[in-house]
Amino acid sequence: MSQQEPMEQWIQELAKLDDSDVKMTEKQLKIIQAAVEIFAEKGFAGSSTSEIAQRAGVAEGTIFRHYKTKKDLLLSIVAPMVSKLIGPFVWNEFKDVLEKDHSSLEEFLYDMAINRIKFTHKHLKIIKILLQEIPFQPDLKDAFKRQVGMKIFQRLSEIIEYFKSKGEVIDVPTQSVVRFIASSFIGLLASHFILMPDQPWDEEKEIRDMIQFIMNGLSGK
Amino acid sequence: MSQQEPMEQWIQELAKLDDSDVKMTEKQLKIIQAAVEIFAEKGFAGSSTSEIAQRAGVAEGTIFRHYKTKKDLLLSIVAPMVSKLIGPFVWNEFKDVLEKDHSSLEEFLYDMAINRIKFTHKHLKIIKILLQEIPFQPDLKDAFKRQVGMKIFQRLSEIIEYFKSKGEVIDVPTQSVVRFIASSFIGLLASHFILMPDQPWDEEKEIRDMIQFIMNGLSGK
Amino acid sequence: MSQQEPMEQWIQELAKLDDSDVKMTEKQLKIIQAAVEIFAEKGFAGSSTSEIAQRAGVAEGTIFRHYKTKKDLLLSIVAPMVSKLIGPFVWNEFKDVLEKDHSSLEEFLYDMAINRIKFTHKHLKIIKILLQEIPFQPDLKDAFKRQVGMKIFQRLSEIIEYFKSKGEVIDVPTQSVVRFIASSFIGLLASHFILMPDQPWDEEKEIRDMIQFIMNGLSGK
Amino acid sequence: MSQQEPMEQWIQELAKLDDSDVKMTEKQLKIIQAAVEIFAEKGFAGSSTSEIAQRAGVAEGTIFRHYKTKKDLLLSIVAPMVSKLIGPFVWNEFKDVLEKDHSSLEEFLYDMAINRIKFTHKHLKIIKILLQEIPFQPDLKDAFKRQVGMKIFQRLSEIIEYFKSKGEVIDVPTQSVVRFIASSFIGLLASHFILMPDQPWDEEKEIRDMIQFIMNGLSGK
DNA sequence: GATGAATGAGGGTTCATTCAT
DNA sequence: CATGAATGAACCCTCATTCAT
Repeated sequence: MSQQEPMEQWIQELAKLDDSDVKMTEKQLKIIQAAVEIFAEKGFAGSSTSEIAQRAGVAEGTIFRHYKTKKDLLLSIVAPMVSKLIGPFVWNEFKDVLEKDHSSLEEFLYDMAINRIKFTHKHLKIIKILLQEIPFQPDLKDAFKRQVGMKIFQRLSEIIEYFKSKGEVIDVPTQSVVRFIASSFIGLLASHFILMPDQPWDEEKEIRDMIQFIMNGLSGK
Repeated sequence: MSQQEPMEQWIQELAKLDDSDVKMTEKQLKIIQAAVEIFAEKGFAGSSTSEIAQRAGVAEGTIFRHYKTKKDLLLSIVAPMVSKLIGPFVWNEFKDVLEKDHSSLEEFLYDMAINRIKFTHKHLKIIKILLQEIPFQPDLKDAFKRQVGMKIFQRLSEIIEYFKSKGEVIDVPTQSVVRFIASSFIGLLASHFILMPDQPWDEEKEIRDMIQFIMNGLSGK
Repeated sequence: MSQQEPMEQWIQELAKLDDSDVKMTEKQLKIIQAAVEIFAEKGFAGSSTSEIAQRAGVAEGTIFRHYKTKKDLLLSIVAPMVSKLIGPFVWNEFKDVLEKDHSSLEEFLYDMAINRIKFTHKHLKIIKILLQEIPFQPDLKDAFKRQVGMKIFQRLSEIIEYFKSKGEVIDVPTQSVVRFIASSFIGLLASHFILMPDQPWDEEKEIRDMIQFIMNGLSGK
Repeated sequence: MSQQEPMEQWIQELAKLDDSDVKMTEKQLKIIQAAVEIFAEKGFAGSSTSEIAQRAGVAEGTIFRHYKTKKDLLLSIVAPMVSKLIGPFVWNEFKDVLEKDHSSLEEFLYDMAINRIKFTHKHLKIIKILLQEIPFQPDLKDAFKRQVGMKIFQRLSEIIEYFKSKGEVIDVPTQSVVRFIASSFIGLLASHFILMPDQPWDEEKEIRDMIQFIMNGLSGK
């Protein structure tokens, strides 16, 4: 519930990411809102276009005027999110970091955590939908692997290897290190947004603890 | 596909876990096999009983003679798995470990990893189905939280706190420590079984690396 | 409920009315009992053979060993009742009555009422089933018309005309007079057995009142 | 068959009796027509929606766009009839009659007969359906008892008691008198519309004879 | 004779999609 | 552009009936 208010913002952003730079009509916006909620509640296959139309307050036919099929509607919601998941990893050149001292890795991880938490908070429902549907939509899976998996992996790899070359990261395959970091991040997000969404938490401290754990884990001292 | 061969084994085990110790008929076994495959492929809501019947080589009505509803079929597959997920956490009394030296934690984590990897390998499809359906089946979610979440959390908590009291684990909330460990494990499993199922890996080494990462991360030196 | 006890009696009578003079097995008897109850509760089309089997405590297949089809089962219950409905109309020679004095008509009506009330009480459920199914089973309808409608009509007609010839019944078409009488009888039965089955009633008095009404109505004084 | 022509009239009336005063679409009308015919032919449980759709010349899905369930379709046909069955009993104040002379009872019965015969003629099929389904649909049974049974009974009771107080009706329980009258009426209707629908009859004379029978029967002279 | 697993046609109902208005 | 009635394939499920045991 509390995550809903900022929805209109990014929906409008969605419109801009689409191939069309036409702005969404009000009805279209309501359709997307309704679809997001219902897909998140019941899953794609478990949702009916008629229920979406009803919650959106439009006629059943209206949905199909804007989206050729039900799957089109799903993709229009979920596809723009794929590319945005990489978020801070493609931030303005990270080269600087590589030049800086050891504390910068912590800083980078911290910024990344803050950023991805905000992002998750804002787009929680869509992320849920995306994760639910990836196993069943090969095109989504491919797009995800290519645009998210590979990109993040490469970016992190560069960084890790830089620090490994400086002897500050233990001699463990880079791929594993990436996994350690990613797992920790995802674990944090999943824990607070999905497993225990109602339990309050000290974001700042949790991030710091996690980063300490990661840094210790990697330093190998 | 490659995970199919051992299926008959555990299906027969399923039968024994049921309240009835009656053995399954051959058709029933085929229905379960087909259902597991199709649910894993398309998700529960995306699967049709007629397709299951077809792949099982039985009449559609036959399914409903054994399982009152489609959801019943799902639960008969997925419910027995819930309790088995806790696996080694309820192993024969862990008290011993608590008495032993530091290396025992590593040992425990190692055994746990080996065991859960084997378990995941054996039951991969059903675990996928379970994870996919938990968000949409409140009863599953509850059973999962109660039987898996709580149990594992409590078990790990005891162990963590023991080592914390010995000063061998950094002063971070136990809940977070549990999460670090769980995330690392799940990350390993997801990585090799789901994200890159076809890529060969050195199980032994990966586990050792992960445990080293965790131990370093927690020791805080 | 209270009408159930005498059921076994007439079921055994059913057996004797059948073309086969073989006696029913115990299972067959239970099947009939269960079928009567369920047909009466839910109607023929609304009943399932599996429910009948269950209530009878036999296997589904057992029903079809004794009755080729579900409709056969219905007819085996309902057909023998058809002929018995004419009851006292084929009593041992009524000729006597025709010779006797006017009071005999009353006497005849009284005996008839008593008899049909007992009969209805005993066979209520089956009569309900019969009436429910007559509109949908042409063979039943024909049998009913031929064996019940015509016979009763002819019998009553003779009697009526005898009394008309004596000037004791108003000059109204015999067919109408028959209808007056039949309607009154059926109204009494329906009222007490179907519309208000739980309300106690003074059978004796109700019959007397009804007969008085009929006699007055027909005498035309 | 021969009663079909006036159907469209009252179907349109049905629409007006509904909570919505929206007019029916042409397809909806055809669905109702087909349903009435098939329900009357085979009974509710014995009819299939696919056959109804076929006879109505619409797709099966179309039925469910207008009526949520098959039972809904039944009720939409049969429910409006329930209240209309009481017909002339709620005619504009009957008090006048009570003031008038003895002949008024005859007049009332005559008007009632004429009116109910027309009504039955017009709605025969639906009345059949209603009577067939009342035993199996508790809600229908309740509505019928409350809206029809009680109302008619009370109305007739008042009238009967008035004439009893004037000494013009024999001293028999009012309830019985009501039953005599109702039985005679229903007998007449059943006889001509159901038992012998093809036999021509002199409506006027039959009614007069019946009323004479009733009046004689009640006067007790 | 009795069983009950198996059948497959058919049941009522839902649903994504179309199209005349 | 929006509507919502109409579609018909597909859905889950029930059922009368069969037949190997």
